Amino acid sequence: MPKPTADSAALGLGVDRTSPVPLYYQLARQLETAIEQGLLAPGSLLGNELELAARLGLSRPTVRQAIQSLVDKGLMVRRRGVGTQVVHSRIKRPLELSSLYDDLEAAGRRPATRVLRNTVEPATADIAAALGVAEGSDVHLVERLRYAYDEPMALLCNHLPPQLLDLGTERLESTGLYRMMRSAGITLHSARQTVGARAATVEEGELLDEAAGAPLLTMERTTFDDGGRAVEYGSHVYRAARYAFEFQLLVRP
Amino acid sequence: MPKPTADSAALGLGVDRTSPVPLYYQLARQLETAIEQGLLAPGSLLGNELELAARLGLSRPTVRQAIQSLVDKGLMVRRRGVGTQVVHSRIKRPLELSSLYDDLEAAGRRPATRVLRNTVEPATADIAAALGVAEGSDVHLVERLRYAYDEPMALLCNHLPPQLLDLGTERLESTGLYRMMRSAGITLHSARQTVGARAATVEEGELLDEAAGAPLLTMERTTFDDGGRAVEYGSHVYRAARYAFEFQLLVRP
DNA sequence: ACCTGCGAATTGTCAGGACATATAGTCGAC
DNA sequence: GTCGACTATATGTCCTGACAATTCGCAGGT
Repeated sequence: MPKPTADSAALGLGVDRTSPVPLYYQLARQLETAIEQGLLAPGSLLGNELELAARLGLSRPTVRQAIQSLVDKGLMVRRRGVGTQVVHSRIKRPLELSSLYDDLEAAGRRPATRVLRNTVEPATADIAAALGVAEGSDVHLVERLRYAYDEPMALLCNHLPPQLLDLGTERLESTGLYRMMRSAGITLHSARQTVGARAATVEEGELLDEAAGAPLLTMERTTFDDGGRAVEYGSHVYRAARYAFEFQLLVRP
Repeated sequence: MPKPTADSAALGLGVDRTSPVPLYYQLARQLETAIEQGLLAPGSLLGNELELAARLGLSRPTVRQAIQSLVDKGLMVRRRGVGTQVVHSRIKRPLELSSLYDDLEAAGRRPATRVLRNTVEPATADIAAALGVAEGSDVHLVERLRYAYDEPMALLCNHLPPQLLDLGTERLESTGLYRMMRSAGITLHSARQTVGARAATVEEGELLDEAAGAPLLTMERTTFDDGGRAVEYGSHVYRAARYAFEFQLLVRP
């Protein structure tokens, strides 16, 4: 028995029909935690769908929907005629579209922000194209210096469509841009990023406490909400010695 | 009527039941091309699911499955009580997990490869951890210099588990690593990447035709197949002036 | 003019069944 | 002993039907 079938009875699986949480979602969460806790060993086969549905008192489509969500996350693999098994290594989920502020705060690195500029300016051609507004129309411009542990970390230049947010300088210095968007009811959906590197200019070196010519990590990002509208275009530079991007790429067939 | 309902009859929608291609997939592709060609205007409402199913002679679950795949790609948004509409701006699909060789060839930049090393060595601790093998066990080591337009572009150092591929030096110089994997029946699934920057060492500068201290873009990547096994660990450096990473991040709720 | 409650429209969830198809193991013929 | 065909098994696809939850427009009252 090289690939044992998991004993689903021992996994504490079971749904609560009085809960407003969808049944497929309850099951998916339970399976996911079972995988994370090692109760479902990598490579082990999940019992077949019909049997699993019968034991839980669910229909097969519901069970399939739960399993499919885990397959989409890369936690499981289905093979016709064989069954569904847990992948061998832990594939972490794709990183959430995150803000630098949240990342730093989650790492306990005491983020701080100094606002260098906070104005409204006419959009240049490339910025208008990125945000999907008319060239020359007013856009917000925010330039910030981000610190961690009281040391400069990154220089952030962001452009936003007009009348999207109330960009008070005090709030900008106490929280992150994405958090302000979320609390304004904007649901972020995706972002297109370009990451590169270049040498620091003299001005950048002074602001970031680096020598001119020091390697910097650059990132340009356009962020879209769930309606597909661009809500932000950012042009950031990071001190290479203190920051790197970590993320996951998925193959989409 | 600020949000017109699309006239699906004019979109040439219709499925071929004699085809072995799944019906939901046929429909999804047709909708996707209609969006790309502008026949389905951004913001326009797709007719309701029941009516669409009736017109196409399909059941509602099949139509839902087709639409859901487009929603997952970020091309459409569903709202209960409202309908399904095309997102406002074109959100391009997340970039496929790609190899540098394929990228360069697709851009017509005449990629070439010089193999610097191609040996088997015992795994160090960090490489063993990345590949999920025992420390000290044999792993393949491949070091290559990648050219575009006869100019050096990147220095690629890759480690692979043993007996995964036949790594002939001649094949390595004529194609890319991922292409060799795919033709060996390996289905790539995802990759975890870390992207940063640093200054070039003297050796790197000589190989890449840059001065020592020039900014380089660095990338470390572990790639997994669909069974969750690590199939490659790469440590690459790119000339910053000639290369940048472009990719898309999705919010996963 | 504004607020409130009702109802129509639409997607979200779930059930149960039917048949198709790929996989792996077994059994038989050679 | 080896190779091929058959069969059991599991997922892939698709159908019909039903009810719940959410949104938005509209009528009515304040």
